[in-house]
Formats: sequence, structure tokens, C-alpha cells
Amino acid sequence: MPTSRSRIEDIRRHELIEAAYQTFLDHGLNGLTMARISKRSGLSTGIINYYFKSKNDLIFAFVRKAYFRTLTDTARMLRTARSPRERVDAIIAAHLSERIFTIEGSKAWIGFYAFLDKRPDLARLQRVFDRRVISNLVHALSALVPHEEAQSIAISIVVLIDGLWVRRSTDMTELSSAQAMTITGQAVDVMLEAALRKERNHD
Amino acid sequence: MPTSRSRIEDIRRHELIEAAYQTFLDHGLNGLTMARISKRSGLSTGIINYYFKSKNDLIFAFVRKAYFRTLTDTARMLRTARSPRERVDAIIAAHLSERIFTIEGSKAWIGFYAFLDKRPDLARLQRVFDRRVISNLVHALSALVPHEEAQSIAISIVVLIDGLWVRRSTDMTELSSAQAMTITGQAVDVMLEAALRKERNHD
Amino acid sequence: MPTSRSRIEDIRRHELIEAAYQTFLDHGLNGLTMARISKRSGLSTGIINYYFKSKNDLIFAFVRKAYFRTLTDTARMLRTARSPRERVDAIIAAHLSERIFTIEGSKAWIGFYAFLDKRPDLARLQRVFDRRVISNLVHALSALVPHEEAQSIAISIVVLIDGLWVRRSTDMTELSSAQAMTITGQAVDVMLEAALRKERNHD
Amino acid sequence: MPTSRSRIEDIRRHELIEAAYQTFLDHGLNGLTMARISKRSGLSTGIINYYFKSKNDLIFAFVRKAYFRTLTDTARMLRTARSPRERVDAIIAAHLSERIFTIEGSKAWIGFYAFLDKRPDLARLQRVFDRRVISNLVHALSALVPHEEAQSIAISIVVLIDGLWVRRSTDMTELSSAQAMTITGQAVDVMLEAALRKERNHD
DNA sequence: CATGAATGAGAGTTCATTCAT
DNA sequence: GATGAATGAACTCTCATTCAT
Repeated sequence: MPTSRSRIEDIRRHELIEAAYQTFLDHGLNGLTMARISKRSGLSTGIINYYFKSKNDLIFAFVRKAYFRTLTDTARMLRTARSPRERVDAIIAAHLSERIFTIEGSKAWIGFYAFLDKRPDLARLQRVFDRRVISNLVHALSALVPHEEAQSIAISIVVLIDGLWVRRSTDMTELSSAQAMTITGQAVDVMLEAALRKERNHD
Repeated sequence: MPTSRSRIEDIRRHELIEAAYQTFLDHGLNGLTMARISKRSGLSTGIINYYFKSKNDLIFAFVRKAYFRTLTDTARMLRTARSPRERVDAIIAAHLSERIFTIEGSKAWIGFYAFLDKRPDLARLQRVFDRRVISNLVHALSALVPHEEAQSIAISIVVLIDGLWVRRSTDMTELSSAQAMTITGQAVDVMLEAALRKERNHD
Repeated sequence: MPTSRSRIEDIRRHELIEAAYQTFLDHGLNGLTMARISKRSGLSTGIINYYFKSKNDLIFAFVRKAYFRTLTDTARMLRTARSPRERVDAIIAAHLSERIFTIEGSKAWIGFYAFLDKRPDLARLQRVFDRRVISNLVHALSALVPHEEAQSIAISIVVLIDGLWVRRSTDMTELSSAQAMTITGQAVDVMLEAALRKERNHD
Repeated sequence: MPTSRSRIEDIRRHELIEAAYQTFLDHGLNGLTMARISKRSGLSTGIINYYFKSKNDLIFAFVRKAYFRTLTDTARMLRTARSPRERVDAIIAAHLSERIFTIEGSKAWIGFYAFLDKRPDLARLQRVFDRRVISNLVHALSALVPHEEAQSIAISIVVLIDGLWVRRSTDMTELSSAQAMTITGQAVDVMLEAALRKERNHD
């Protein structure tokens, strides 16, 4: 059995992850300095390197947590959905909810994407998460359209969501969480409609 | 006539802009250091500040050039379009052409977006460019659907394009330029279809 | 009680202030580089910015200390003075004492004056110090001559002192501390004499 | 016969000296850059090093010119003086005239003094100038008081003048040219008075 | 004579990481 | 477990000087 983590270790790791994540949201990846994390957490810089091999490790940890949180949100929202269509909307909502779809957040995350270049481990993590999201969407959409169409629409949805995050970050069209969902929802509408019509014509 | 730039100044400025741009594409905005630009251009670091007030100035210069190039591409491709629909595709193609829709390029540009936060001048430049693109799209779409619909679809298109750039940067779905255009084209198809049907129902 | 400074912090700050001050005396303000301070203190350049927000901050710190030391000297010397006239001499002596009235010191400080132009905070500090000095002189002189005369003479004294520092810095007339005090003392003599005579004539 | 200077050389040297001097007055010694001199003169930076071995050489040239100008002013003003006392005032006036006793000028010159440290040639030049000034004063004062007294008073005068320049530079007591002359003049009055009284007592 | 392009050393500052305590 | 002192490399920018033209 491996050395089980001590109580204090769990606490500290959690504190540092949260502090790092908030700092990341506030200042972006470039503004994410050890000093700031230290200040925010109320812990010393030294201890950060004690619990995490490096700053990059800490980044990995909070990204993982953020991804996990979104997946958890998705699962929770899926439980209240009463129809296939609502299931799709639930997944979308989990990615555009007010809590996360903020200007600062979008700026931070967009910067994060660019960072993946130099961080294969993060890129891998991101890929896993992304596949999960698409898989969720495909599953929900498959109840409405053929599998092939479902996949195509799922891709379009995640592309749209990414694009909305980009636009949110540029602060261009004061895009609210609700507006973003509406845009995506309508796009889903027309895509489903088109898919269904196509299907009908085939019959 | 204002003070005409000397031949050598034009050459050097161009060389430095190109060197900076290539360095940006290769290493992203964070890896864009004076030393690298200097090395790539074969010139000293000192001369960069001789021709450009600051590194930020140089960034501004190559971003402007890149934007301008895309707008020029757009204009050129619009000239060969033979129908309203082709005009829309031309604009889309200019933003997803093989020349620019590369992995490195997308990574660099996504990182650039995150940078706008701290650079109001670049943000302004980006906004002007963005409005130009949307305006072009709206104009082309207005020949096919009512103005209001044209605007809505135009927004969806730029969101999609942004999203595709993001996905390209994550290198996820080994997204080719051609595939990206197909995805966008199909989305335009269903959106136009839906808009026209809606119009017909109103009559 | 505010956050008490750690023992080591006090020590390092003191070391750095002293190292900076000595470097300043040796090389002047232009020769006061971070590298030299680092070398002199035996510490890295990084740690300087750890304890002081900037180089300017460090300059502020040692100037303040130097001013404070002179004011302390003044107070100490005033305590041993047995007559109004001796009080005036005590103040003068504090500004022309052998310890501070050195060639290097005068050169450095004259250069410092020129620097005030670009440093409002230092200029303010200097002004406060200067007023304190004049106030001390006026107070001492008021026991001998009318207040108005006291002020006029006080100004003349500080002007003389400044002038003597300038001459000391040019190393011209190998001006010793003692000679400088004699010159100032005699000037005070004649000024007091003149003031008293004037007063007598008025009666 | 040495190579006589060409007409153009004289012109250019003069232009550069003037440009350098004005730049010095405006920006101080630290702000005296080749680029600024070049801009002010309308000539290239290259040509500066063609006519002057180095920037330091150019500084030497304009300092010499400025000193010479003051000596010329002194001579001119001495010609209109109608009494020994007026001769003394004339010399003082030449050093505190409105034209030169400006805030910027004093700041620049005070900074210059500090610079003498690293420039033996300039220090020598300064010394020669200084001796000339004292010599002029002693000569004028000798018509009024014994030689020994004249020397002592002359020193006091130059010390006062230096001190007034320092105070002008700190901009402390918005000291005007006229006020500076008054202060010096009154000091001369009391010193002469004291010297004469002393002489009388000796007889 | 004159230009201004080009260099490269040196400046202050930031920061992740290490390590003695 | 925890601190924060300390390092040193990396960064951008400035500048006097040189030199091909």
C-alpha cells in the first residue's frame, strides 16, 4: 500500500490549488506567479514547491480540478433533464454557465490553450476532457439523430463553445452567459432540424 | 509629403517584422523575446529598438500586417466569387486558408488573444479588424437573407471560425484547412436554409 | 503593533543601505549600480529587489538615514552648547564635521542635488530636512538678534554651508572641515555684529 | 603652421557646441545624449564624433565656452562700474544674472560639478575659471580693504555664489536673480564694514 | 563632409526554484 | 511541515561609439 496522504497534506494541496486557480482567473497564466499564489493562500512560496514538484505541477492540478468540476456539473445537470433535447442543453449549459463564463475566466482560459503547446501533459489532460465532453454530447444527440449526424453536430457544438469563449475574452460583444446559450441552442435547433429533414428525405 | 522612409529603413523594418512574426508563430507571444528576434533576423537587439520604439511596437506592427494581409486576401478572393453564396465562402476561406490555418499559427494567435487584456492598442486594432470581417460577412449574406438574419448568421460564422482556430491550436482533431471550411460551409448551409424557411413561413 | 520585521530583514536592509550608501559615496549617483551594491554587500542583485521595491527605494532609504544621522548629530551637539552662540556653532559643526565633510561625500551629495529634479519624493525629503535645519538655526539665533534678522542670517548660513560643500567637491582649496567651520563662524560673527549695531542704532 | 580650420568646421563645431549646451541646460548632464544633441542641432550623430573625439570632448568645449562667456560678461560689466564697490557688484552680477541664474541652468550646473570627479580635464578647466573669478574679486576688493582681507572676502563671495546656485537648483526658496544679488551684496556690505572697522582699530 | 545604420555592453527588474533554519 | 531568504538567469531597453556608404 502506498503512503497514504496525511490529513494536512490534503488540506494544503487543496488550499494551494484553490489559491492558484483564483490567481489564474484574476491574472491569467502570465500573471500567475509563485509570489501571488503564496500571498493568496497565506502560505509561503517554499511550501508550494514542497507539495508540488514545480509551478507547472500546480497548474496541472488546478486544471484537472476545474475540468473535473465541469464534468461534475454536467452530470448533475443531466440528472434534471427530462428529454433528449434537454440533455443536450444541459451539457451546453455546463460549459457556458454564469459561474464560469466570465470575462476574466475566458481570458485566462484562452491564454491557457496557448500554453498547451509547451506542456504535453496538460495537452493530454485537455484532450481527455475534450473527448469526454464530445462523448457526452454524442450520447445525448444519438437519441435524436443517427449516430453519424450526432457526431458531426457534437463537434459543431464544441467548436461553437470554444468560439464563444474566445469572443467572451475579447469582450467584444458584451456576450452574456444567457446569450451564449441562446446562440448555441439555436444552432443546435437548426442542425437537428436539418439532420431530421435529411433523414426523412432518405426514407 | 511626410519624411520619406529610406530604402534601408523599409527593408529593415520589414525584415524585423517578418522575423518577429515568424518567431511569434514558432514560440508564441511568451517566447517572443528580443534575443530571438535578433537571432532570427541576423541583426543586433539594439537595432530593434532603433527601428521600433519598443517590443510592443513591433508586435503591433506585425499584427497589423497580418490583419491587413487577411483583409487583402479576402478582397482578392471576393473578386473571383460568382454568387452571393460564393462570396460568403470566399470570406470564410480567407480566414481558414491553408497558409494561415496552421497548428503553430493557431497556437500563437490564441495566445495573442489572451494578451489583448494588457494591450489596449492591440485590442482596439483587433476590434477594428473584427468589425471589418463581420461587416464583410453581413454584406455578403444580405443578398441572401434579411438583414437581421444576415447579422445573426455572420456572428455565428465568426464564432465558428474562432472556435475552429482554438481546436486547431489544441491539435485535437487533426483539423485540416479543408475540413474547417467544410464544417463552416455546412453550418452556413443549414443556417441559410433555416432562415429562408422561416421567411417563407412568414409570408 | 504592525507586522514586526524579522531579525534577518533588519540586518539585510541595514547591510544593503550601508552598501548602497558607501557605493554612492565612492562612485556618485551615476555610478550607483545594482551590480556594485550587490558586490559591495556580498549579496545577489535579486535580493536587493526583494528587500527594496526598486533601486530608487533604496536610495530613498539611505538618504533618509543620512539626513536623520545629521539631525541626530545636531541634537547631540546642541546638548553640550553653553551659550546661544555655541548653539549656532553646534548646528554648523554638525553639517561640516570631519566625518561627513569629505571630498567623496561632497561630490556624491552635490550630484544628488542634481538628481532631485527627477525624484519628487527625494525633493520632498530634502525640503523637510532643509526646513528643519533652518528652523534649528533660527531658533538658536533668535536668542541673539530679532527674529527677522535671525531668519535672514539663518538663510545666509545654509547658503554658505551649501557653497562650502560645492567647493569641497571641486577639491579646489583643499578645504578642511575646520577651515569650513572657521569661515562660517566668522561670517556669523560679522552678521551678528552688524545686526546688533543696526539694532542699537534703532534705539 | 598648423592646419587652419576650415570655415565649415568652425560653423559645425559652433552649432554642435550650442546644441549640446542647450540640451545640457534642458536635460542636465544625464539627459545629455548624443541623440538629443543630434536632434537639436539638426545634424547626425555621426558628425558629432567626426568633429569631437567623444561626447566628453564636446562637453569640454561647451563648458569652456560658457565659462568664457561669463568672463566676457564680467569684463563688460566691469567697464561700466564707476567705483570699487560697483566693480565688486559687477563681478557678482555676472555670476547671478537673470540670463544664467535659472532653475534649469542651476540644476544642470550642479550636476556638472558632480561630474568633475571623473573628468580631470574638466576639473582643471573649472579650477582655472574659478581662480580667474577669485582673482577678479580680489583685485576689485583690494581697492577697498587690505589684500589679506580682500582674499578672505573674495572666497566668501564665491562660496556664497555657489551656495546660491545650489539653493536655486533645489528650487526651495523661489530665489530670484535679484534676490540672490541682494543677499550677496548685503553680505559684502557687512564684510567690508567689519574689515574696515578692524583696520581702524589697528591704527 | 555627412549620414544614420548597426553594434553590444550594461542598466534595473522579475521570477521559479533551492535550501538552511 | 513550513518558512522566507537567497540566488542567478532572463528579460527589455538605452546609449556612446563605429563605420560603410
